[in-house]
Amino acid sequence: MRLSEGVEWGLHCCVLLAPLPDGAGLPAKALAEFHGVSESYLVKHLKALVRANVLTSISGPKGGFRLARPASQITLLDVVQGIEGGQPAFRCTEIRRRGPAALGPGAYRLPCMITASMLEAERAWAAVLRNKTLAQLVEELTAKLDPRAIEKTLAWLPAVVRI
Amino acid sequence: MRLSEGVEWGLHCCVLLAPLPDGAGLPAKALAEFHGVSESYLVKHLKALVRANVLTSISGPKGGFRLARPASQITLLDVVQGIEGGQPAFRCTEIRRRGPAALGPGAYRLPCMITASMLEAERAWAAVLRNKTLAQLVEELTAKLDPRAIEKTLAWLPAVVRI
DNA sequence: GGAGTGATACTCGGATATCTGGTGTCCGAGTTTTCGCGG
DNA sequence: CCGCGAAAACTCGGACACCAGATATCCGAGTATCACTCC
Repeated sequence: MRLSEGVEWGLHCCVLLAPLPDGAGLPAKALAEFHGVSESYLVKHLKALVRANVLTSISGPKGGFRLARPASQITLLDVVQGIEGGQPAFRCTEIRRRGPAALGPGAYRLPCMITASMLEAERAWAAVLRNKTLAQLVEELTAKLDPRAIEKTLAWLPAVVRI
Repeated sequence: MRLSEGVEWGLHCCVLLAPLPDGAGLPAKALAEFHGVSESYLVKHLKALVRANVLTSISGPKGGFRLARPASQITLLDVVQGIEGGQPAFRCTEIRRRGPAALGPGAYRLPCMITASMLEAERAWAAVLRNKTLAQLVEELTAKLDPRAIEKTLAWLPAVVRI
């Protein structure tokens, strides 16, 4: 099991966008530069977040990406699922229906118990992420972050921030 | 994010092995036939479970795989991690250390808060799986399973069970 | 008839191909800005 | 000096290569069984 690297990128970008003034955003080029990652590939993930209604994109000069909603209304689950897609990690292929002990197709109205257990675990995973908003995460982060990092970020922002 | 198909196979195999009498096992060929999957590939996953100390393997005729411990002492997490490996799904690449706001290497003694949140979710996921043993799962399963399926399985077992 | 021994058949084990999905990149569509020109 | 217009530059958006890891398979190592032979 492995989460896409894009999840990390997307989360960091959202954390950077969250504290900006209302309506402000950043172009992909700036987001990529700030995190030291490929711009082309980052756009791919940001685009996914736009489709998931987590970000909003604006074209043209002075364009960029910004949060689609207030940071207090975006959960980590929204971001993770926006990039990874909502599909569950465990996917039942119904192997119980094959082999010598298999019954007719009508016999399997109850879901596979193994799948039920695995999905229960995933629900617990999702619950933790759904319980934490971007606003909370940013608050925790700024409290523990090195002041010099905040200072450097604030010094860098004005040249690239949009609107 | 996606779990390997082998996790499903491994869990089903363990569920089939758990109710067998003490010390009894099944050869990979039988396990593969019962679930209608490739034997060669199934062995690869069973081998991983042997390395993880979930199963024990015996070579030669009358050989096969059996649980390494009582079913009440094997958790679903043991099986899942035995096949997937214990690595976390979210892997922090420390992109916070790159880019214009980066500080010196010594400034990052505290773990990345984003990673902390993601790992907290994974711990919740693991806790659910750790909290359910094979014995519990088998009990739930037999209670809800179609009696005809159990009957068919019991009719098929004697010809392939070992020791 | 019984014990020993060799061959055999069956099992697991690791090394080896194939293929899907994540990773990475490029070029095109759209929009705002900006510069130049004319009034 | 002001307004209009066209070109340009910058942005996002989707289509196209590349690579790691999962998927799938084969052949070799090891062992209990079995049959045969000899005592």
